[in-house]
Amino acid sequence: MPDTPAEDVSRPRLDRERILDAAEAIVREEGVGRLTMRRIGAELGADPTAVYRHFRNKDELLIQLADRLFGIAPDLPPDLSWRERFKAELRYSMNRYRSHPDLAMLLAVQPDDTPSLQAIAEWDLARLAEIGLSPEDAARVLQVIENHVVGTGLYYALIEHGDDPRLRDTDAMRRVYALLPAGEFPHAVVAAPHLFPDLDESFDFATDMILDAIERLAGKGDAATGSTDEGAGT
Amino acid sequence: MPDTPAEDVSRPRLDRERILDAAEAIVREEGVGRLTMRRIGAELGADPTAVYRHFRNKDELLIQLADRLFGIAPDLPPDLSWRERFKAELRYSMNRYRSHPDLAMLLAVQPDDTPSLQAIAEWDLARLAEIGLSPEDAARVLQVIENHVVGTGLYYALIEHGDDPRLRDTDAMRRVYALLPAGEFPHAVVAAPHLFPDLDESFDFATDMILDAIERLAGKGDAATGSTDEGAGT
DNA sequence: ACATTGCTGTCAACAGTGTTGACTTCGCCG
DNA sequence: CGGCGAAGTCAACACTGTTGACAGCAATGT
Repeated sequence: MPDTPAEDVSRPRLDRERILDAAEAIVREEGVGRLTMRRIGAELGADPTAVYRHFRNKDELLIQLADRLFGIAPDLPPDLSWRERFKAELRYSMNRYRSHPDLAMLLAVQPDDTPSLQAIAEWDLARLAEIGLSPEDAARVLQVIENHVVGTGLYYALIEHGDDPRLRDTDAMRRVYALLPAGEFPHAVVAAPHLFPDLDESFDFATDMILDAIERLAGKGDAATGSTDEGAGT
Repeated sequence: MPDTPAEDVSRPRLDRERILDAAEAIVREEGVGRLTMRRIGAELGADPTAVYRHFRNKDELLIQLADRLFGIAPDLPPDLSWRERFKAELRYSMNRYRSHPDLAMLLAVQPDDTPSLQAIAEWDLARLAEIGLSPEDAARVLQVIENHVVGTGLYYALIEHGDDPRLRDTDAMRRVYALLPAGEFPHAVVAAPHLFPDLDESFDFATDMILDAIERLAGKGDAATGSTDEGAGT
């Protein structure tokens, strides 16, 4: 054996990046619930505890992984209006939290904001300043937007990533409410057929409310008639 | 020993209710993270596995516990305006999710809505019908409200229940943003002193946006001037 | 009144998890 | 070539939820 064993070049050395690659692959294929240290070791063909030479503990690894997944920016068509651009960006952000709720929770708990989160804040603040909001108002609105995006994303993730398939059967859910005792739940029974609307539309609906308020804050009074594209979209 | 052993009356028998009492006590005093089957057993002075005679598994126990904690209704002063009442109710609901995030997540994942959740939906739908919203609109708005309340509650819980105390040091967080490279993060640096506003105010701010939109939907055009009690305190 | 039957509690154990310490091996640098 | 530190391996610990076999109590049927 002169140089390298050459039996398998796929195992050159362990590395933060290689470990994160493996972890990302596992998350993508099997979900965060399956991401254990032993599983990472198996994916790398190495001993599970070898990972501890590169990451202090699992949390540190997960935070790095989250920052990597949250750092990807969407490329939007350039000819969008201010409102459409903002809306698309918020929806994209929400979907990031939606598809990786466990990682999102870790990012939320982490005190030092990671670079990807700081970049998102800067982008949003720039858009808000663009239409004339003061730094004070922009900061207030930013927190509302963050609540909206992160909160809704987490909530949707819980609904959709639950083990029980009945969670996604909205017809069955509506039926449950339709069959409630009409004496005790009169309004729920009547509204039953319209409950559990499409989640994407619901998110956009709420986003429009926020954008309306922002435009009113910015002094553009012509938004008082309501959102312009109500009910459009996928 | 004629009747009962009388050596210790504190251990009459195990019971779903007694177990839930113990679990609730543990959650209140030590948090959900400390709620293990063995800990419950110790609290009851019984073998941990005895719990499995009354609950199929830990999830079932937690869901029952969640429904109990979420079933408590707030008693509000009766002389509140429609808007104030709704606002107070939403804030109370949000704080429930905020103080018991782990239980809230379990409720969200559970397909069959529990009685407490159904009661909340009925209450909200009644308030929306009260001001003239159609069942369709009420159902749409209800989903938005649910996103707002549950999402924000979960998000706030993550921020506040994190282990690291720096999470609650908003001054430090602001300082981090103030010290970012001004070339790359111009707006973030300028807005830094105003970032991370009070979370309760932020929630109310967003609630006002939604209530404005609701009143506009209900045809009461006089809400176009904005919310009436903006910035009112705790 | 007795016997049976089923529910309740106990014990030991299993399959997982993250993590640590000791040991070995590799690679680089003097 | 020697040595020294980083990297990988192995066994083990503490902890989790959960299960199956056993023992005792209570109520029930005859």
